[in-house]
Amino acid sequence: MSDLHIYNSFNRQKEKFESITPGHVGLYVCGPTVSGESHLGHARPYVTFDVVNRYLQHLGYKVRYVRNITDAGHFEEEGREAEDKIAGKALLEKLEPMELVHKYTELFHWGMRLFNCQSPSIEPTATGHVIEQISMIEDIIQKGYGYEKNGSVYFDVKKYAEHYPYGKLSGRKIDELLETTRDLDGQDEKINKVDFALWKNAPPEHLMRWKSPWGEGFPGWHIECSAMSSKYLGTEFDIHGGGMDLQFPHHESEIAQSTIAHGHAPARYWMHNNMITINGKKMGKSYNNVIKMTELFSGNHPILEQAYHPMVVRFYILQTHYRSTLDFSNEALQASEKALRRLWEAYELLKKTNHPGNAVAKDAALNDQVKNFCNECADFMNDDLNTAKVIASLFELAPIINGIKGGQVKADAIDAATFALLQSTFKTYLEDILGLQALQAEQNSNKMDKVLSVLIDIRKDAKQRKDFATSDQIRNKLTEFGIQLKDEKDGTVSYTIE
RNA sequence: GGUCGGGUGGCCGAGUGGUUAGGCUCAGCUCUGCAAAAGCUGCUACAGCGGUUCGAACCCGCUCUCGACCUCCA
Repeated sequence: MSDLHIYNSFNRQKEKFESITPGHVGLYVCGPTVSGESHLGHARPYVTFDVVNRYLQHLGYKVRYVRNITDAGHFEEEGREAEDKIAGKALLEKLEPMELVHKYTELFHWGMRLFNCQSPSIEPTATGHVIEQISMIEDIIQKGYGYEKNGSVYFDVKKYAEHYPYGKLSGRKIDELLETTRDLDGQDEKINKVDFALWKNAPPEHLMRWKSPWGEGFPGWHIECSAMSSKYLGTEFDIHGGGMDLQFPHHESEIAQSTIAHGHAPARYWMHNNMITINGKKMGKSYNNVIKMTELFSGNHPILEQAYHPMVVRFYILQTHYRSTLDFSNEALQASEKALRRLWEAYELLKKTNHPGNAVAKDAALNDQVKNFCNECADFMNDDLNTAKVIASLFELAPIINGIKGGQVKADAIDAATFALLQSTFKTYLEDILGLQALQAEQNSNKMDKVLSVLIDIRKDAKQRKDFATSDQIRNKLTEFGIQLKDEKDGTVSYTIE
């Protein structure tokens, strides 16, 4: 169906993508834990896999994109203690976990919309699938790989490793893991330190709790993804994605659970995006260096020099390959903003440009060049989604588009078919696949247009009288308000609004 | 400590054994009443040391250095 090759973390190499069911793709991406506000670091996987999703669709696949919401866990909010539950407070004073979950889910969706991420086909919640998780745990116990202790259930990793290649995805060796000396919660209940929880007994102060065959508790940290992905995509689906930091233990555990419950690993291709760093360090909760989406868009953060438009952030993310780290800096974001502006203006220009319709190009070399830059975009996407190179190609084309307008390039230098290809390439890649949008809303409201045309006319008169003081005053004042007038070569005046 | 991945021009960032990544910045030029925008040109790098090779930033080894994972984390 295509020549798409993706880097499969499981085998550590690029592989040709072939879907299990022809024409269809099952894509599962680990979603956010909605116990707090989403930050810039979260933007990366969701933008990355949004492009994966978009590109697969572009290739003609029908994609079922499942991205979960993790809303089960030990939730607290600053100033509101989890112990509320047993403190004898009135109901409305207590922390209601679903209140938090709802708030942060909404905020997450808000961010996704601004980033122009397509909504997944299904967005299942962990709390909505407790039954499925319990039944999967029962299955694992029955097959002899799960054991109960004090109302908690653990997965027997050592036993699993004796029969299956545990650690392959994350490059871990069971023997080394067994030697690790870390003191973790509930360690004494486990047979081996490497075992992970499938179900946890809920202490009295724990807010979220469900009845289970093992008493009141809550699901373990990895089982939700296994239960939900198999429910909606089948026990074996095409692509499983997420951040690199989830490779271990999360994805490794998913593989183990699913292998026991279903007899095979859940996904064929594992894709992992790299981290966003700030001053070279990963942006993450534990490092206390996150920039929340709300702060990013408003500029309200000590290290932010300005607010950044969501599209600028999206573009910034896509200028780097998804498997490379991406370092945050004001300078980098500002460079991206300028770059995106320029590229988008070329695109807008391209949409408005008319081609004389000649079937034969006057400049064969240029014509070939244009065709080449257009066509190689597909190759770059097929090569493990190299969005950075796609963008580079589009930038190669921008001067040609601008040149046609500026007169440096004759419109008939390229033929009609190539011009059409140029137009469709920009539309397809910029909008459909990279999912980019204009930085400003449709600026040309009718009234604004009329007001400006009055000013432009006055200025034109002044210029004709060589009254440059007046003409410059008009232009400079407007510039102050963020409206930039441009005297075009053909004598017309255009404007852009920041 | 173990495992893995990086170190590219002023900055951000692609990449391949041999020809220009791209963006931003900067300088010059063209256009312009002047600007802005645009176009053109220039700045031409691959941590260090060895090795393989006709040829390496790209392959191998060593050194230095940064980071990720090993614990909730996108």
